[in-house]
Amino acid sequence: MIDPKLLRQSADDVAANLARRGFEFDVDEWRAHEEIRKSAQMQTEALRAERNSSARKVGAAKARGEDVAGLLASVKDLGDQLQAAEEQLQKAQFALQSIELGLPNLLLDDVPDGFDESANCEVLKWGTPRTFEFETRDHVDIGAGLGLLDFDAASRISGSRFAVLHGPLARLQRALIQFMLDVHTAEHGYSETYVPYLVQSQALMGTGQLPKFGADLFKTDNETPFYLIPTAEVPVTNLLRDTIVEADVLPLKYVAHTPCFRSEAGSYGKDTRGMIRQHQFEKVELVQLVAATESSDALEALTGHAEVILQRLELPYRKVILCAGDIGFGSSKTYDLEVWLPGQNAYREISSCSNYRDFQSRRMGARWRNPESGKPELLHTLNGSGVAAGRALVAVMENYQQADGSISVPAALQPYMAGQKSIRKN
RNA sequence: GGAGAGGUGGCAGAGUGGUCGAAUGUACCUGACUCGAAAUCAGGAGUACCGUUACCGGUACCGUGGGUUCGAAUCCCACCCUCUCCGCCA
Repeated sequence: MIDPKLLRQSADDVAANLARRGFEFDVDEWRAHEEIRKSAQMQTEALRAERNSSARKVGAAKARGEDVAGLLASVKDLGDQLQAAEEQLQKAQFALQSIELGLPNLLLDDVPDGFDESANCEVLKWGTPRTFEFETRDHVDIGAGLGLLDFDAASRISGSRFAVLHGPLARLQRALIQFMLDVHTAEHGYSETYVPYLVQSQALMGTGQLPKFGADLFKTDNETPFYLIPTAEVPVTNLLRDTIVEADVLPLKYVAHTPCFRSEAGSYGKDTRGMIRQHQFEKVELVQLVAATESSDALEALTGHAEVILQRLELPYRKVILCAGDIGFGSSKTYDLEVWLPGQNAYREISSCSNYRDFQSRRMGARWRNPESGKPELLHTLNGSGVAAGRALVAVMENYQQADGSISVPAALQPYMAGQKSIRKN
């Protein structure tokens, strides 16, 4: 959510910033609701003050044993007036809230202009894609050739966009997850966290998936429904919901491995082959909660932590900064890491690292107490994949494939595979 | 799933219709005493919003949402959560 004070002060500047994303903020409509809200609030509070003081007078008079009939008559209409004012206020607040919850975050100045991914700016290229002296295959063929990756069975069980892994391939994914968790906890100072995979709507409201993007989520049919988390960002960031922490606990750095569930509504026909885009995938997520002054540096550091994983796995990647039209709803600035996939002859997203600044923390009331002012201030929240395990598995399979159909195990993962150096048929 | 108890400020814990945003204790901050600290004494201190912005005034918040009332932490209804016992289960 954008700071309502900033909105009142300079709605036009906000609209100009959001327009860079291609988002149209109807300032006049918002302003009309805001004016009604303001007058309704002042009126409501004045009427309440009147009610409160007259109620006190009635009480005092009764305590003295005086007749209160006159007093009661004088406040006869107050209730109706108050009720009308409250209803008007409530309506205006609801209208404002639904507008404000639908506004994306303000972009930082260094986010490049552009409408889609073609305008994203490459800031770094790491590693050199390997040259193969044989015809490369994609992970689907490699996995099928080894008999370790089965989409047919998955579709019999659950339909499309699911995968079944067997044996050493399943273990390789587990090895990737373990490796990532170990690096982030031991070397990057993150605290390992286990969190619920089912959350309620207010958590998703806090991180910004709701109210706008409910169609992307799986939802249970309980009376108060649960949602399956689309990313660990949701439960982990919400750890700080409605709390005020002391300065000495900052920065808070969490790492969590969770499965992620996405309905992928509207992505029909996109990435239908293989396990690039699944309803269920594994991800190791990095989340930081920091003081406002620290978030810019924290984004660079967090992105670097994800990069280390790709570097240790010796997977070529590039780092891009997302342009105004491609960046996510709640982010003020995002770096994507794209890993080289020989099977697609392309770089594909494997991590997305974003600085949400106070956008999420305002929605969920995540604050810290600034010792300088003694006052609670909103935290800045950041998160990034460190990295997506399913796609990392694809990247390892394709980059480490051998002419005989086997897969070499990256050196960094061998300790997690009981020293196994290669995955081959039988 | 069944039975019972309970949700009040950082914590503990009073408060069953009228200056209760809320006693008291404790933790916290400031000052006094002290060489310093402890102890003691005095004072301060919740969160958010609105108006004024020197000071200050107002509103809301006692699990959540409704209701009754001139007036609700207190009464009524629904829901949520926690704890104990039983059942079931990993």
